[in-house]
Amino acid sequence: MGKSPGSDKNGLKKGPWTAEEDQKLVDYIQKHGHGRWRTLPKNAGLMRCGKSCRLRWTNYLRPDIKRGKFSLEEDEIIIQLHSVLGNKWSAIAARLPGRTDNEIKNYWNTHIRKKLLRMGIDPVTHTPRLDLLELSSLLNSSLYNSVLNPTGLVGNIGTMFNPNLLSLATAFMSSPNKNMENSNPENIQVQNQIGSFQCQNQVESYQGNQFQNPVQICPTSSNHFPANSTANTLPNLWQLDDNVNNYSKGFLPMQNHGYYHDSNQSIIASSADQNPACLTDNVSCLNPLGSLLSTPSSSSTPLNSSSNTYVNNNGTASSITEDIERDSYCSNMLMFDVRNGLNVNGCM
DNA sequence: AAGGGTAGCAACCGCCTGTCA
DNA sequence: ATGACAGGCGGTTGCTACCCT
Repeated sequence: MGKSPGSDKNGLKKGPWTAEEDQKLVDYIQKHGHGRWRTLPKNAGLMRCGKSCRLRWTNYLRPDIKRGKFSLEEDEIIIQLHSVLGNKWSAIAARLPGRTDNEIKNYWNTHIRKKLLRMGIDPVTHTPRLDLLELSSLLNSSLYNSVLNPTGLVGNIGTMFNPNLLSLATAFMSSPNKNMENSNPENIQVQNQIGSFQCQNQVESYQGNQFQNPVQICPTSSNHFPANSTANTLPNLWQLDDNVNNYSKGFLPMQNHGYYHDSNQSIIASSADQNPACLTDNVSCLNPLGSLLSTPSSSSTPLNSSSNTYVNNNGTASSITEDIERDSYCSNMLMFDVRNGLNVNGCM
């Protein structure tokens, strides 16, 4: 597996490791410890470069490596941490005992990323994809307005797709520097403009309309939200209404703040945002139930998936219900409802 | 049964950062 | 201040196994 076997110009072997090489490396490290990777292979009698040895050790031979399927709980933690840390695989791995950065990276790229995409979630920003949001808005708005005003469909499309908003949003989403920091005044300006346009847009669309737009995005969040950011940015954007202290059905992922609505009608902040120290100090601070993937079923069903796992004829562990469960995690994600009385920069 | 397509993942590559002389 | 070195990181590659037609 992996790279093709062979050797480089220095005569060092490349490609898959043999059991004999593994044994040599393990024996050496058990005797002498690791470190000094450049000289290690020579001392251990290996025709490998130090880098290759280090990788083999850290990703495969280390005794504390945990192999096998990722649990649902691990799934949740990975998604949650990724929403805060981005592609910092080593940082994520540091909070998943027994898992390596390489393993998590592979798992993300081959499983989670695809799953999120299937569900209409942008795996980079952890928000609903903009195009889907627009489509959803259009469909809902058109549906409502066609009931109230059967002839008003065309006009409504015109207001739904405010060209200024779309061009700004497009520029924002396609910016090579999407990982903008909130501290950048230029970015704040663009973000505020988007928010402003969006709010204006919705006021235009729904003035006098009893129906709420079921979709609302919060454009002020940045991709790589600083780890030391705290919840104090939240209330400015998504304030709890003093009189209506609950949310309508569904939840809305709010990128990188780690805040999500759950189905229990409360707003949930990730531990990382509640207490940034948690992120670096204690993985147990992460409350899986308070994550992106929280659903009624996940609340009532233990996340430990062992009960769902069976061994098939080939002796490999697999689980139908687990897969269904994993897929259903985000099945409500496209049911974005805005809570009654939600105050978004005072424009609702 | 055979062949093409693809998912999964171990291993490599190149760049970056920290340390030390 | 600077250059060399060691180690770490994220992204990419390419082989194998499995699936589908």
